[in-house]
Amino acid sequence: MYSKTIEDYLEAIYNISLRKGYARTKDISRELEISPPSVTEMLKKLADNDLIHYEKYSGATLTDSGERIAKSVKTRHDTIRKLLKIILVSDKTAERDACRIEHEISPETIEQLTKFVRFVETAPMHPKWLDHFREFCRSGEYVCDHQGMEID
Amino acid sequence: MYSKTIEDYLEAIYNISLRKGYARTKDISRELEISPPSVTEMLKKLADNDLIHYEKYSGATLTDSGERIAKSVKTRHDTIRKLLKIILVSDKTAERDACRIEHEISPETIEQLTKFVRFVETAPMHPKWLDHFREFCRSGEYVCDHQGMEID
DNA sequence: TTATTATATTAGGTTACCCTAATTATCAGA
DNA sequence: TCTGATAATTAGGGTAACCTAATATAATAA
Repeated sequence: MYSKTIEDYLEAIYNISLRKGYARTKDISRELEISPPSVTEMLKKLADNDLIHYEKYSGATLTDSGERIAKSVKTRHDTIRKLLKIILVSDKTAERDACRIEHEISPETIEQLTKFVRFVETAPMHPKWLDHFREFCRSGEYVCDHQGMEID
Repeated sequence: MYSKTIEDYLEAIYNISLRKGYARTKDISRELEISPPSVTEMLKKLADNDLIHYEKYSGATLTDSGERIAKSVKTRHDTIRKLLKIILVSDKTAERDACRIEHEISPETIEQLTKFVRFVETAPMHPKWLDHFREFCRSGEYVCDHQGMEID
């Protein structure tokens, strides 16, 4: 298991590479808000672990195994962000919290989270309970459209 | 903002104190699986920050401000654990992941999480969609009990 | 009371991050 | 081609955790 710091670097390199093909020290430095010397240091470490291809002064690209990890982190990130959106967390906070939670979550939880997000997103009809939850957040009370106080 | 390590120590001292009134080095050491010397070191630091009352060789109790923080961490912990249970994560994993996620979550997210857990737990009737989700997890398909494919 | 055992602390070190300041390399325009 | 600007690296430190081994204190039982 790699550290969350390493996961962050791999994810950053992945995102930057999607835009421009490879990641320079400065790009990573900007993305992670970490000083260039610290980035250089970590690039050496990542290269030692065969997670990136790295030549001094030439930037970095992910190896297959680096990319595999980066994608897995990104998937976790997106899944968590979607869950937070479902429970009506703002875009900005959902993004920020996803960045942190993505490193702390077990495979089992990610699996259930994935199912739950899919359950909501791909439902054949818009789920009523989401509207009920929205109303519950607004008013603090349950919406009861059936006589028997049924919540569905 | 205190480090997650500090939050963990405070939470442990809180839990142990609930059981026996105060927390000894060894209790904390056992609970957090950290060596006694490391615990001693941290107890000094917590005392310096007025988070605990601490006398050498006599164990520790939380100050008011330490207890306030411990309770807030514990609340976050419980809320996260409940959410994970709702999406059908096993007891063991829910507990384990809650321990880690509790340090990574913003006030806004905790607020929405709290509302969501309350929404589910205090619903006037058992929410049907939970059963639908359970079925969706089992079979990978949507339960459609109305003709129009309605998911509620 | 004293000896033994259990517990706690001190001393000294390690690791994984991060930083600033100084140096070196690359590149684009004169 | 040279030179100045930008980017990257090396050198040298710092901090917050953790650890083991050695020492000191407290508690218990003879």
